[in-house]
Amino acid sequence: MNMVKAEQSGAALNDRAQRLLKALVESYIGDGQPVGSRTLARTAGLELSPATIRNVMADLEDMGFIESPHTSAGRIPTVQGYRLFVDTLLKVQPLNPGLVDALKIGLTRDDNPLSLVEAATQILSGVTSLAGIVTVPKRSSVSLRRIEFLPLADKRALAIMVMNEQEVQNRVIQLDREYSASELQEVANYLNTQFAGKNIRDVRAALLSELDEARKGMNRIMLSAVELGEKAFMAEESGDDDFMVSGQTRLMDYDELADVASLRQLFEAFNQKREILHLLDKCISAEGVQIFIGSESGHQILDHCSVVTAPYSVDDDVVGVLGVIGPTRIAYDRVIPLVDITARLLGAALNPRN
Amino acid sequence: MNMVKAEQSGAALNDRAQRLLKALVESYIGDGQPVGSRTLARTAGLELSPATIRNVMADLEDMGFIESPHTSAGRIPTVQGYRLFVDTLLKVQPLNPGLVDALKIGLTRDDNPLSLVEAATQILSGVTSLAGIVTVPKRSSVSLRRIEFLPLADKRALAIMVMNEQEVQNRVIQLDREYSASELQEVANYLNTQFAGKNIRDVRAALLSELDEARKGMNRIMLSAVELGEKAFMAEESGDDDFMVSGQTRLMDYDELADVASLRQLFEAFNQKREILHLLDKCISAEGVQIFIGSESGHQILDHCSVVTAPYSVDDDVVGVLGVIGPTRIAYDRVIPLVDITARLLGAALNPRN
DNA sequence: GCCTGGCACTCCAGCATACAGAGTGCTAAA
DNA sequence: TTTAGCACTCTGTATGCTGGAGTGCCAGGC
Repeated sequence: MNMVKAEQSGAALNDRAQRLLKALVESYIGDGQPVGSRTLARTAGLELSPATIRNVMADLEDMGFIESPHTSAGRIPTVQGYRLFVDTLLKVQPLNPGLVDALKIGLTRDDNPLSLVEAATQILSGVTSLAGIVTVPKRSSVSLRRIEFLPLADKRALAIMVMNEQEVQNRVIQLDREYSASELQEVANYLNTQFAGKNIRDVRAALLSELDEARKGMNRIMLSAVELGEKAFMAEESGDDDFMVSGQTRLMDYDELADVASLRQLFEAFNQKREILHLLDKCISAEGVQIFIGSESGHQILDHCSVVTAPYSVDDDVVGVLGVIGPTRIAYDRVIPLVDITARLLGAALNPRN
Repeated sequence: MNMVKAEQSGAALNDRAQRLLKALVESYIGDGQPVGSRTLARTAGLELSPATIRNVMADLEDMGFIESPHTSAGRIPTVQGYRLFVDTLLKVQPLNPGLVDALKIGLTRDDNPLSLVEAATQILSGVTSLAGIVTVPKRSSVSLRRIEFLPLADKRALAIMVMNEQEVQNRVIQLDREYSASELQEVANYLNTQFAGKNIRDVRAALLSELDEARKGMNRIMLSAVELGEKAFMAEESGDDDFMVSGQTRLMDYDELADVASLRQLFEAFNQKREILHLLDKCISAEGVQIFIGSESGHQILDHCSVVTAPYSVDDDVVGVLGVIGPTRIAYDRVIPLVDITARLLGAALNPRN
């Protein structure tokens, strides 16, 4: 039984077995019912009797590509079966041009990146009837455009930083003493003339290295500037990763997931975000569409789910990941190109220069 | 049957019947099981036989306070039964002082109102094992502290407005022509000297009335200022109402709600927000804790749920609503004071002057 | 050597039946 | 007015039965 490993058998699979596996997976994806030899004989397009097909199916089961839920219930694909299917048997469907146009309209340039991200999740979820998921874009090359300080009560100040053309960040910082409005103005002026237009990572590095120097000889304004700047930019780098989901409730339509126990797990995973983020993080470095089938994700919560993702980029910089989550029996042939094109369109829509 | 109306019978209920109803509701709230005459005889503390209790229960059923799911299944409270219970039979539990301290720690002043709101939802959900819900606070008296403009490409500019001490709003506005940085600076200066510290509603009104005048005689800067200001503040007033939810998944623990169909409805209601917002909006004008039991909410989706809310205020201005959503069998005696105190503490924590 | 028809076998889903447990309503007696 | 008793109803569970679907295997045919 365990002598026949799935790996070696990939090559050993003859054409007929492959076609049968393909037909079986497609049938199961279509209606979610285990597939028996007779239906397969009818639908596979091979002129074979059910008995012959049973023999082949027994082989496929030995090789670990399919399994039966119980003795007389037909077969369903295993993770390895799906894997072989998407890797070598699947022909992705050409995208419906009308759909592409609709997507373009749904994802046109918008001043607010977050509303674009939300639109993307809703599109993904709506078109696929799965849950759509998009990470909020990392500001890849964050450059400082301008910084301002406003004095607050209790030795605090509000730092307002404009980044990357039109993003605004603000943060309350705790000061070591009271600063007057004009002092803060001077500090801001110094930082703006010194660092405007620079990448924020460089700014921070420069500030850190100047801190020692400043302690010795610099004038008061510059010392304050270095200190306040450091405080303002602190934690600015550590991206506050997050993602958005749409259409979780659609997952309730799939019988495989529709028991309260697994739904609860799944929805808690969406709420806690940690595990999902971890998985998406792994996808950000990959190129193109990536697919995790069932346990492949490595997260127990997603054992009965598949995830299809693609990174999206602005100006060749990967800034986030989007995709869908559903049961393992996803219509991969339609979903893969859709996730792909959505990633491209979202990247394009996020690009500040049109 | 419909001769005996629940309203008139409220008075007609003798002490014994009230005590029995109270015991029945408490028992049902405790374990969610329909309550039979024998368990009631044991727990109610009245020295009565089950047979007598059956007679009383029959009366209560006629009056519409309880009902049985089927012939031999004990009784459960109706909406009217719960209503009588919370209105006249219930003694709210004094809050555990240790709990109050814990709440205070969880809701201490924070620079970010949203993180306070999130903390509040989590506290509500965690302590009650229900779903916690908090609307994001309306900025009740929004006063402009400062406004700045930054030129962008394509005849656009970024308006940055600091409101209410430390809130920052920003918005991209479309200009009718290119403005230089110094022009924008002048415009901002004009607006700042003119309107800093003023309530935003007044600012907008002033801008609108000046618009006509400006068209005629004013200098170019002032005209630009009026126009840009108008654009920046547009839609600033129309509150983008929203709310946060925590612990939705806890609702899956209650058998009454734990079928996929109602869960789906409920979660979709949370996602679409519209209906829930509408309900919460109604609570904002009420004073103190408000309770909707089952169909009382008027939203079909919440037919099997109860909602307990309380508005919260900053400086005597009601700025939002918080509460919990759960099955009808909520432990009202614990939940009501908890919602109440949480509303007070959140209001206090949101108050900018400590 | 591969394909196929046939057959025995297994398992599930659905259905009827039986039965114990819980609870009620009613009646008659205290 | 309260209570004990009793017949009745309904649910949930267990049991057994049956038809349907599907398999595995074997023997015969090409």
